[in-house]
Amino acid sequence: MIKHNEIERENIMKIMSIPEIKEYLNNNGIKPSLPRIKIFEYLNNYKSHPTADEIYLALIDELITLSKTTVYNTMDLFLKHNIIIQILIEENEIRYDSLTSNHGHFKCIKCNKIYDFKYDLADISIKELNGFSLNEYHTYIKGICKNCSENK
Amino acid sequence: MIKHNEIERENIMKIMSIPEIKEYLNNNGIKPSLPRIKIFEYLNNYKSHPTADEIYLALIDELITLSKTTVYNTMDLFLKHNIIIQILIEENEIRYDSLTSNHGHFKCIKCNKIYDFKYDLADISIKELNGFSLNEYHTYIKGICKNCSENK
DNA sequence: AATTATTTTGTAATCATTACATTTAATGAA
DNA sequence: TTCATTAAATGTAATGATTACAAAATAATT
Repeated sequence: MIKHNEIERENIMKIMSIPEIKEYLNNNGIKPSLPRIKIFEYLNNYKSHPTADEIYLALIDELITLSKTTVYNTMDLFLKHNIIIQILIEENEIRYDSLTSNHGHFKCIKCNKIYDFKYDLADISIKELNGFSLNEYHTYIKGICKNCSENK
Repeated sequence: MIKHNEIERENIMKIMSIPEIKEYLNNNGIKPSLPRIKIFEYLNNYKSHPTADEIYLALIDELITLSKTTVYNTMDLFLKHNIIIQILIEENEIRYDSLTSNHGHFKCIKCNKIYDFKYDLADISIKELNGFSLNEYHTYIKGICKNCSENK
């Protein structure tokens, strides 16, 4: 069962300019301070599914007073306003993604890159879950990506 | 694409007696010491998808010299011999499952119970992953279970 | 400008997991 | 059985990501 193209397109989070990010944060009830804008920009435009620590390290050269607590606080704020999701793939680390529509993640065990992919679990009828109400779907797959396979 | 009943049945991990557990550990290259048998018994027969800490607390009254390190060591051993899997649903905790065949988990946000369910992601063709080799599938769903829905 | 509320920051605490060294138990040869 | 060797279990300390908390800086409001 394929979704409407319109709906799909809406849910693909594209690269955003600074003014677009400001507007996006405002529209979601978040005052767009400099750290918030930069953190969201990093998260959304690099699409690397970073940890809080990776975000901190990526931004500290530019925002030289940034603290790790601010990164964590900001992630909590973004989560509360539903503009990011947490993803769990490895124990001991939380990663973040600005693409909030339902999708899965593939992690390459060679290059460690995390890829997004679309899927719809609703396509599978799960008889054990009849009568259950399903809120959040999370799926990840581990393996070797095309790039790493081809480069032997 | 439904699997053979034979294969499915094989993959459903049933309640096991102590002698069966001993044999199972032996067959998988693990010397069946008392802590190992008891830990596996708890994991397999209660099917509660416990954390290491929960296993420790469940067994300490009976195995009064048990240490938490032993639980962790044993989980690592079981993992290395592929008789358990790790499951990640909440940040900050690793849970374990003695059912190693591909299946998903449903966590009820009311009663916190974790249910197993069968599914096969191979039923969905994921075009983004063409050319990728897929090794491990992990899926969890959060929501409200039938029991909690019915009891208002 | 003064006051108040919000945001950011640094330090310390928490807590699950791991590292490591020691003790205990099991195994096997003499 | 005893001694020597290996494996298993244990306790304590270290690690590292995340959170708590209080203070400092910034922004908004009167």
